[in-house]
Amino acid sequence: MPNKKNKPLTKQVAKGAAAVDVRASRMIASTQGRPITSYDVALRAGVSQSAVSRCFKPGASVSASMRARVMKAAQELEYTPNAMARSLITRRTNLVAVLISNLTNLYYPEVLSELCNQFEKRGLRVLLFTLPHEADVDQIISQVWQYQVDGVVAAARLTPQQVSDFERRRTPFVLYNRTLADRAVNAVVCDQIDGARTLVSKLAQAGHKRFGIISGPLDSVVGQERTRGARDRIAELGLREPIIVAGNYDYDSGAVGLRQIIKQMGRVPDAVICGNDVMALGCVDIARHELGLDVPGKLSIAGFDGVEPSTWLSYNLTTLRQPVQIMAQATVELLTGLIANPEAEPEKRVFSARFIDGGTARLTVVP
Amino acid sequence: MPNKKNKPLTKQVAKGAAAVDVRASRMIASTQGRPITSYDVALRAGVSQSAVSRCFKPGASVSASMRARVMKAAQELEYTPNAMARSLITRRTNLVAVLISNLTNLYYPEVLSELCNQFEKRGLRVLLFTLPHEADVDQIISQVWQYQVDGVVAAARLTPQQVSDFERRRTPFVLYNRTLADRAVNAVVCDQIDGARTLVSKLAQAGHKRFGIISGPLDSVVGQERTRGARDRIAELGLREPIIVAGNYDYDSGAVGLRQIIKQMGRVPDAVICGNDVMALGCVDIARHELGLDVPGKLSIAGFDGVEPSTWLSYNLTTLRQPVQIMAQATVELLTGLIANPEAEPEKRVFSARFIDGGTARLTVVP
DNA sequence: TACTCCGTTGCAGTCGAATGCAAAGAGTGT
DNA sequence: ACACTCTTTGCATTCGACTGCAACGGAGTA
Repeated sequence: MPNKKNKPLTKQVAKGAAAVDVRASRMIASTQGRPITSYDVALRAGVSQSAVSRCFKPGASVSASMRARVMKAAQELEYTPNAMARSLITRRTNLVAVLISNLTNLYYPEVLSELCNQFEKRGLRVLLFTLPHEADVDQIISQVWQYQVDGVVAAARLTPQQVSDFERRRTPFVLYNRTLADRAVNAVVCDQIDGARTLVSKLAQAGHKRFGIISGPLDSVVGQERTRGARDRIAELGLREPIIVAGNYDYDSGAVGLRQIIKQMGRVPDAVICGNDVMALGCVDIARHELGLDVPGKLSIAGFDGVEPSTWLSYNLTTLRQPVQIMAQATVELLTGLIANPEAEPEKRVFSARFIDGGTARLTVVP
Repeated sequence: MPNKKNKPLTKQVAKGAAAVDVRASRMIASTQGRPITSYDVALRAGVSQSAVSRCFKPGASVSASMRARVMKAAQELEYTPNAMARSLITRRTNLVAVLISNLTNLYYPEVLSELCNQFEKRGLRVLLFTLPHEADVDQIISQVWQYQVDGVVAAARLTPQQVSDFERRRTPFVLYNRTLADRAVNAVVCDQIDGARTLVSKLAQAGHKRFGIISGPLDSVVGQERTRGARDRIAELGLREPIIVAGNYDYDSGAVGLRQIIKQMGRVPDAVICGNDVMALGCVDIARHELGLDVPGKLSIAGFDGVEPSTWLSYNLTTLRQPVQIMAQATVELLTGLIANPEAEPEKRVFSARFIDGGTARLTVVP
């Protein structure tokens, strides 16, 4: 009784055998709810299911006539291969997970957009995971495993533990804009420290002596590096130690931060370096519109990232622009490379930020 | 010879039978590359595969002792259920596709972020599709089918044809911020026409007579509605017909648009209504910084959306803020409802934009 | 005609989890 | 002790596409 039912399908149909076959009876009800499968197409084209499968696989051995018949049937039935079934056996899902901490941050949408475009070009789909905070990876990491993604891009803080998990499960992953100390991982980063040092050098050269720094949140690696780079360079130049206050990467942090710095310093600093552009913009606005300070005449302000609003006429922010597009492209290349060859040695690609000489920082010595 | 090999697994193991079984030999090499399956867990826990499966299904009939043993084994092996295999048979992927036209538009990242959070709360994962242009849906729609998503949120222009496809394939979908004429579809929208009319009324009441409109791109339904609402209301009030120029939703369009309007009108208009905030900000900036116009003293400018930068001190834009969070929530509710009950009648949820009385439009009569 | 050789094609089994069914077990009441 | 629930468990099959293998058939050669 429990005999194999779904195999000699083609033959039966070719012979016009009575439809004892379950699938044959389905065929009759084909338009009725149930999705179209490769069997349905095979039935209609009078070929085997494997033939249909091969027609949808580039580079498979199929004759022109067969391909034509199958494609015709497929179109008539509006057949679409089932990616789940396919990936079950091929062990490739063509899915990549993108972990992003904070989509409301202006910078990340640009990154995400670029990543998406690049991945789509290479036939990969993006499974998006947004994290309330950088450190919430654990909450969603199990979902990543469940969907058997081919690779992961993490623009969020990963613990060494989590990195180990990726490695143990042999899931290719690339860190975006962050690395791990004492550990070789695949990463695409922008040299924050170097950028911050350059910035300080230029400001110091123009005669700025008292610095304030509004840093990013403590759990942001990027923010910490920017702060460290600036602080170290300030120390190297023998300048007074900067006042450092913590911000949250948002507009208000810039405003609040500036007030704090002025209060702690007991006067207006010569220059304020902000952990990202949005805080810098908040800083510029509060300085100009509430404190009535001339920026850059009386106070220089600089940011990091080079997000679009920083280029707007009202701001024309002095900042260090990250080459988002190039970095996204590198990320995608790195990840697709890893997917093709998981044994590849970890690689770190470091890009430089480009200094944008905007209008919020004085870079020449006042006479 | 071709006998079923993988069934009497548990028994064999319980009896300690020699490992002729393929899966048993696998077990030996379990840590070696191949991912852990429910069979591996079953083997280790000394139960059947079905038992493991049931332990991971909430509400299934499993004894406490069995659950404990299975969970222990699962943890030791770091087992994660394979979502592909699961959805193959359950016909539920827990994936929703989100189609978004333009992530670089400031407004959409906010939407996407909210949608993601809401979906994640309900156990659904987001498969993200970004479209270079609103109308590029056809390019990626087949991918949506392949992945058998449970539902779709479309924040992009769909042709009636595409809507029919969704219906025919019985894929629940919700349009975000757009509808289709003469057709009942599930949609969450903000009443653009009403908002635009209100805006014109307020401006007219303050004595503005000559209007300019910088509209959104032609393929944007939202943009068209905003323009139409404004134009109609202007006509109703018996005011001179506005000069309408087309923009592209970006900052430059605002700048270019204002110049065009001034040129066509032969003078500076009393008020310019922009199809979105970013264009309005561009408009404000060019007016103030290049044309030296007093905004709102000499020229009133208003936008739509209420994106974050419009609230910044340098702008404090007069705009119609969309309740993004609420709309996203409604979208997710609507979609999850549809997934649970696909036969539900199409529903349209309309929200009102909130007028933000900012500082770029004069709303009182000049004496 | 017989005999390769190679490009096509179909067969049967596979991926990993879910589930209807029936059997086994635990618990209750008489 | 027995019959009777009700729960727990395993078996066998299923979802839909992929693929190694073998078989088939036509072209080409001797």
